[in-house]
Amino acid sequence: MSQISLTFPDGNSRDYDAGVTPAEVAASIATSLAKKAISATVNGAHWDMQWPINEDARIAINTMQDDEPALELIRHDLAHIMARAVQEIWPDVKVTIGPVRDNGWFYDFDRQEPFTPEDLGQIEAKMKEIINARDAVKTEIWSRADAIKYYEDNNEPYKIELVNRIPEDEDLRMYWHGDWQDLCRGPHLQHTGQVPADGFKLTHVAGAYFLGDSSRPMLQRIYGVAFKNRKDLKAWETMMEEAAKRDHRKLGREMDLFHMQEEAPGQIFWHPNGWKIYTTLQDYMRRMQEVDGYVEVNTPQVVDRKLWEKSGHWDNYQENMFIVEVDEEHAREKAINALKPMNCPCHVQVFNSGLKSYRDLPLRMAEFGSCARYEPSGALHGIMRVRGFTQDDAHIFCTDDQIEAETKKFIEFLAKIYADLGFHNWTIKLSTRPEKRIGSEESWDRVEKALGDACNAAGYEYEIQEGEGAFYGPKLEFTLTDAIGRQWQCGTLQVDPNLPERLSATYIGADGDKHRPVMLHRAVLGSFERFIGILIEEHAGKLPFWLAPRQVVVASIVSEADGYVDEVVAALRAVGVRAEADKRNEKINYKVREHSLGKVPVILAIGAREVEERTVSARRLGENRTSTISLDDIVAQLKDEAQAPDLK
RNA sequence: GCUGCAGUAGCUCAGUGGUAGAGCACUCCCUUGGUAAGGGAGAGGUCGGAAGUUCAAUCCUUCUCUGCAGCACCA
Repeated sequence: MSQISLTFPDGNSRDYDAGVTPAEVAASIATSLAKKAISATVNGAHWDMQWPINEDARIAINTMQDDEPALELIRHDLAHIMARAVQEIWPDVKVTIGPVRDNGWFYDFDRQEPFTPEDLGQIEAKMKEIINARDAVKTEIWSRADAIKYYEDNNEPYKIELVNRIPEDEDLRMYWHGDWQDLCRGPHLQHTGQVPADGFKLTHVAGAYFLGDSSRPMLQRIYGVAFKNRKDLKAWETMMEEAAKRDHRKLGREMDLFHMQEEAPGQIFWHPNGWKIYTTLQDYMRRMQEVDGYVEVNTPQVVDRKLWEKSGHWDNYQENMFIVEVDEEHAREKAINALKPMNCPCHVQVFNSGLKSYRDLPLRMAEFGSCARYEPSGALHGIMRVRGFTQDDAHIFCTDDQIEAETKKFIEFLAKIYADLGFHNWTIKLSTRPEKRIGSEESWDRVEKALGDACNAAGYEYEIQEGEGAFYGPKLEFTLTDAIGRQWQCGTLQVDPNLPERLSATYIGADGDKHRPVMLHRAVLGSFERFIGILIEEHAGKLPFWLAPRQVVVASIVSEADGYVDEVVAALRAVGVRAEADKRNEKINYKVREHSLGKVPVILAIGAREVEERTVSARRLGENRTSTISLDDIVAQLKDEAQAPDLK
């Protein structure tokens, strides 16, 4: 038998017979290591303790101390253990797939009865039994025919389908956890007892389609989370509670920002507080765009289907459009209109109105465009995914040669805005040509390069998303990460030569002939509604002073102070600070509590002493201390703080 | 849109086949209190909507609307 040489992390090498397994290697080092080993890393690949090694390699034996392999194995083995538990309790349930995901795993089952929360408890108990049984994990490579025969005998139709989907040149690997069998790539732990029995939890059940195919019947997916120990599980639970506290739907109610009701699903009733955030943000964006050379337009909401037919939306986007039938007074047939789902076709109409010269380009046309899209009911989510929203939309009409410079300019514009709004952690993705596309290869080459070069010129790295571009052109996506690590795609820039073509947009070139402009669709915030939702969650409701809908509450401690309270409020309002008086017959404790819960950034308490000295006792949200400041000073200070970042 | 779960006072929730209850919020009264809930009283709901079963429905059945979680969707 031939020999191979294995090199350990400390640099030492040893020779073994070819086909040696990591289990044997570990045993050759120390019995204790063989016992606590969970897997190996062989030439960078995650390797099962039972898989043979046939050539010289670098090898490291992993234990529970190695976080990455440990968590992957724990979660992956739990997926199998859960499926085994389910089939032990309900033998008729069919198994499908169960991958590791996020902080845990899921497994999809085909079962007539829905799983109930009580079922989850029962499954969890059974899983703990399996873990305590410390059943060995075994693996073998099987032939296709044997595997299919096996699954036919065991009546597991989904597994047969999965076997048939595995490429011919790939090994079919079968795993056993005790007597329970599953088709699986591996690797796995050495035995079920290596899973920490107190570090996991089944979280919820939800429907999911087999292999994501919505034309097929829905399966039941059970989700679980798992960690190395009880402490980490608790930490995860605490984090989830924190995230729930930031939920913009909850904070929106508590801060009286907006509400939604069933007569207008997916649309927002903005209350005064919420609308103040909205208009403050919009005013800021309007100033920024003017400085950056945009012109602002406004276009119709309800537009005849003829335009949507020309733009292509009628054929490609109709199911997402609100269609409106209108009885024309003097016409027998009904006119059919649609609420605009996008602003671009209307902007081309503005562009087309009057001859444009090459001297007009690039023409940056912005609109805070109210759009309506009939989003599927299941997609709606608070103010983040709605049916009526307003984009900070703009279309840059330009020549091919201007694409790169305009893109660079836009990235710098967007970076400034994200920084002003407190987001410093964001990335760019470049989506390239998809399989179904129009336009020549040369033009795709050119435009993809222009976008990439623009990113570099602006000083930003980007990640490529192969084949994710629109059918007419590539795009950049700007994704920001919030305070608790969630990612949001907000900004976008898409190159579109198609719509100008369809809607016959032209300009007169230097040569006196007509030419076709290119359109860059671009947005920074995406939609005001969604972005405000992100802002609320990012700040847990404690918005920066300039964006806070209620900035200052001036609260009396005794009623003798009421007159001076009004004076303080008036002085603040006179310099543009949003201030209100609280002269209610309540104790200062009560008022402080209420306004703190209402996320008011500054509370100014006024008692007899402050009246006497013409001062205020200031308290900042989140701080327990107070400070006494003269009226003039606090007015000057808050006036400055209330300025939007671009005006400071 | 699909699967599952849910809908009772402004909010958070309890509850029963015989036309409903708590805490907070609200209104009024007492209290003028120094930085996260002072005390008392009162008002407030055709129990998401429609139909059905029943002597009787908030409760059981069906349909429907809306929300929540996930899937699918996201030019």
